[in-house]
Amino acid sequence: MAAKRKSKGAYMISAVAEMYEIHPQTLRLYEREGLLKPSRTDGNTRLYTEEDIERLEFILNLARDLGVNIAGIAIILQMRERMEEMNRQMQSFVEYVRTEMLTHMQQAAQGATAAMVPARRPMMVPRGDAAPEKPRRAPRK
Amino acid sequence: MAAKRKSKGAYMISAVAEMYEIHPQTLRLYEREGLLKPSRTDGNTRLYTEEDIERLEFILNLARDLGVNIAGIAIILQMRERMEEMNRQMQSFVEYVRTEMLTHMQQAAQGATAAMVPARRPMMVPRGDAAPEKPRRAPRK
DNA sequence: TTGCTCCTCACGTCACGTGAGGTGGC
DNA sequence: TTGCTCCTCACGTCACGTGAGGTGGC
Repeated sequence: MAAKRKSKGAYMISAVAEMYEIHPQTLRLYEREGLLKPSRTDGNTRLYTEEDIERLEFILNLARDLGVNIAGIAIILQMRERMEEMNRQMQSFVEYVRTEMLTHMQQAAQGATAAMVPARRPMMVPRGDAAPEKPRRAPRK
Repeated sequence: MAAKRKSKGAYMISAVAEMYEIHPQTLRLYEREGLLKPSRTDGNTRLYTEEDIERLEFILNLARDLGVNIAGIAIILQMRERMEEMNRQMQSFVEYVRTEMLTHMQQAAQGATAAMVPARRPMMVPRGDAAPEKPRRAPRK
């Protein structure tokens, strides 16, 4: 009997195909088109991690339920990553401001006047003229 | 001779079709599928404004150059709007913080201790547990 | 050996774009 | 009338998904 699941959270192609009622060839197609990048065993067998599978669920939602083609899915995946990155920066900046204001309020309460040097620096302070990032990937032919 | 252009920045279908080397039927298709919403004259003739045309350029870039189908374009347009909205909020928040810090620095320099009431309130202060917005449009069938 | 894996090639179906055909208003 | 507009119907092409066929490793 061949193992369909290798170690914790790594699935072979037939296991994933069964779980999502998807043809193994379709999984290979998605990989060929750059939507998924499962790792491989030494014997060249694909291994899908939990992360790959979460990505696959997102892809299947777009492909099956919304009718998006592969070129569209590739772009939407890129945009999703950019939005997540924007959210992270937003959170980070808000958290930084919160900390700063608290510090200043405490200093003000103590009658201290200055110390304008930030306690922590934000990961990245957005600028007013910020241009959108360039996509990290070449457009599909 | 029929006018191909009505008033400033409003084009009839054949003018737009010519400008972008696109079949008029394709423009009507994009409208039927909800990608474009040109206004109409009293006689029911489509009128494309500059805004419609800018949107069309975006659509054509996706469709022709990147090979995205209509379902994908619809979603990407939604995501684009959400990202623009996020950017606007980000800008607004950053601007608010800048103003606040400047105010506090001036007050600190003058030896003033408190006045923690914001000079201006931000349009919207993001919260740590903010969930993504719901899409404004029902998914395409 | 069995049952999986890998790959390539090929076919059916459907969406998209385009064309034809007939109508109506400026 | 002319040249546009509107609409619907239909066809060709191509991408996507699936199947077959042959290979190789655990």
